[in-house]
Amino acid sequence: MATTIRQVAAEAGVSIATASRALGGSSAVVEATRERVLGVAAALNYTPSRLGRSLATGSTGNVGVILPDVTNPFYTSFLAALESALGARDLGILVGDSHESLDGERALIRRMDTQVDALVLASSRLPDAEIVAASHRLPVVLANRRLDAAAIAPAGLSQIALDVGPGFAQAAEHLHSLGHTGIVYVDGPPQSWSGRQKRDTLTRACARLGMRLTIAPTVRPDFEGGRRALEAVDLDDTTAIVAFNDQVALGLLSALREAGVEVPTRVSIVGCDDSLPHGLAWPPLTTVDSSSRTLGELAAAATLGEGALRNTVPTHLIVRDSTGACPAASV
Amino acid sequence: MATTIRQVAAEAGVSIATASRALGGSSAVVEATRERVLGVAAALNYTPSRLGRSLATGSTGNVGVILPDVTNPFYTSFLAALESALGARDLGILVGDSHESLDGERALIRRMDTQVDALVLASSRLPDAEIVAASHRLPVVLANRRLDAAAIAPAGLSQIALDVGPGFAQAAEHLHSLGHTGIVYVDGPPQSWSGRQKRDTLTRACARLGMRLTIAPTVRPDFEGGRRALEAVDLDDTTAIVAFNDQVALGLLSALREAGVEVPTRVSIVGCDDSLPHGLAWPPLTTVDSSSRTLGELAAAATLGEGALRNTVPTHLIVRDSTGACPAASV
DNA sequence: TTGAAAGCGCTAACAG
DNA sequence: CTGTTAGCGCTTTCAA
Repeated sequence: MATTIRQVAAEAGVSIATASRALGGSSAVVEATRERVLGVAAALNYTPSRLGRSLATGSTGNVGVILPDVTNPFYTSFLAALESALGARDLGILVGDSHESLDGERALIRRMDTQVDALVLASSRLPDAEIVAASHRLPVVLANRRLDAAAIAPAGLSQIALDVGPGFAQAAEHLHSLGHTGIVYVDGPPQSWSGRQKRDTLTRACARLGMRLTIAPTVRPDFEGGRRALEAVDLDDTTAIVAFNDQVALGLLSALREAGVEVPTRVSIVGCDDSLPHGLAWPPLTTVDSSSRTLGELAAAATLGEGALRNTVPTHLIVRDSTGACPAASV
Repeated sequence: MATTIRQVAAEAGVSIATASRALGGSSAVVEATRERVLGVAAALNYTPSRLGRSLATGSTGNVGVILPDVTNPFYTSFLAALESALGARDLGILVGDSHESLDGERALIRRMDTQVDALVLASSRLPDAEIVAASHRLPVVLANRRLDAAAIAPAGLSQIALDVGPGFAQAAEHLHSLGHTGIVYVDGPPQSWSGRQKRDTLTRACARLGMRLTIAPTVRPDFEGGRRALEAVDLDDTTAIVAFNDQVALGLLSALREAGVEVPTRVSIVGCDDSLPHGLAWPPLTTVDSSSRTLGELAAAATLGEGALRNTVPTHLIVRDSTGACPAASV
């Protein structure tokens, strides 16, 4: 058994309360006593039990973070940013992987909500009502998702989202200016909030520019999903592809290479996230920068009650080498 | 405030003890009572407080996992495997990122050790003595690291490691058979246990095969580190490079491409981990497969007290297209 | 089969 | 400045 505050108090010849105060750095303890207690604590190698403290104070020092996929670099750097910011405040992170599943997410929330001070939900699949319900029990930070505008956001709910509008509009304009007349958008999961934002933005932009837009589905928004997605694309009729995220774009890139289709000569590709180290992909990927690190930092701020309850990370297009002139146009 | 068992008991007209038994599924409760309690609990939307339970039972239902870098795919898939296995048992994961730092690791352990049932340390930088000390306080699973053979392993300590021997020996043999007469090994962090294993294996293999071995350092074992590492490599005198891991290999690949050095025509590259989706790198990377997923699964088993206390994941070379005949040999 | 009561380790009024 | 006393929410003897 580990040392308890009781033993420290006994050994130091003070009451438990005084020991607690000395350890907690309360000013209401005379110097000599404090030193004695601290000395004994050190000698006994005492570490306060977070459990006991949590129960007594009603705050655990942990926050729960639920992600759709711990393996996806987008969430991974989101998590890294979050954990840096929270860790600096000595807050711990209870992490859960919902495996892109609604029920998984529910189970994780149930498991976490009595042992954390706040909940961070990344790209949540939960219906608005359930999110609101959760936010009545404890502070909830919604990352990469937003409630329907109509819903009244409860006080305990923060919403940090990416504004994919500018980035995806720029992507369409960029391709348009290169002479492309149509875009294939390889989508994310159907229930994905951010997927809908991207789809809608492209739809509007294409309408404005007079471009054709085709939507192709993915099973999962990852590398393998991207490879598979190409099967549903009519390559004879496609010169430009925009992907839900960089992972999917890489998968497309890989499948295209195997099919002997040159990028960007034959087909242009645009990714999203800029989650990859620069230079990892070949050719370097034109992508919509939507920093998940920034998302993580803002989510951390919201968790700490320091940032705005509602915040937006802007995006923009980064042009690299995976996009080029439309081959048809150059004929 | 959330509903407590007290309210459930009151509402159901039973004592707290009975309510607890009914909810806990004890057989010593008559059917009618159980149903009433369960009904009330559901109606009141009761969720037992994990904190209260933990304090009473002495077990938290959480395990702490400390990684050097949540962003590194090697640890990311390790974590994913671990969380799947533990999550299936309704165990939560408290995750910490030590940022490859010894002090960071110490701080995380201190923060976690009073609120978890077990600690999983991945690629720990801690001295043997501290690991042993920790394992006296709670079960510790050492992943991708092993104590010095001389040390007596305490009962509460499991050690799951990769046996990089076969894989790295095969890598050297493979390069030798392709006509290469020397290898540059781009190393991981100096304190890394697994780095030493790799270095030692290569040293022995090269001695046996009569090959030259040069060791080049990295600052951090990631993509950027790999790019930087190339600066220290004398390209005029190098035909084969073995990297500490796939991230570093990708960085090297990227820097080589920028330098206009063709792979594998001019230089062959071998990675380690096979942590990347197949086809992500171009050319596809010859790599030492050392599945971090398997590592995670074994670590989970050890955590659950089901696997062996000491276990080994074998490795082997996967030959793809980033290695080829030595250019000098073909002259 | 059920209830009363004693903690788990800690903090926080409230007295002194 | 320090000690006494209640709890935080739950499980678990021990009696009834």
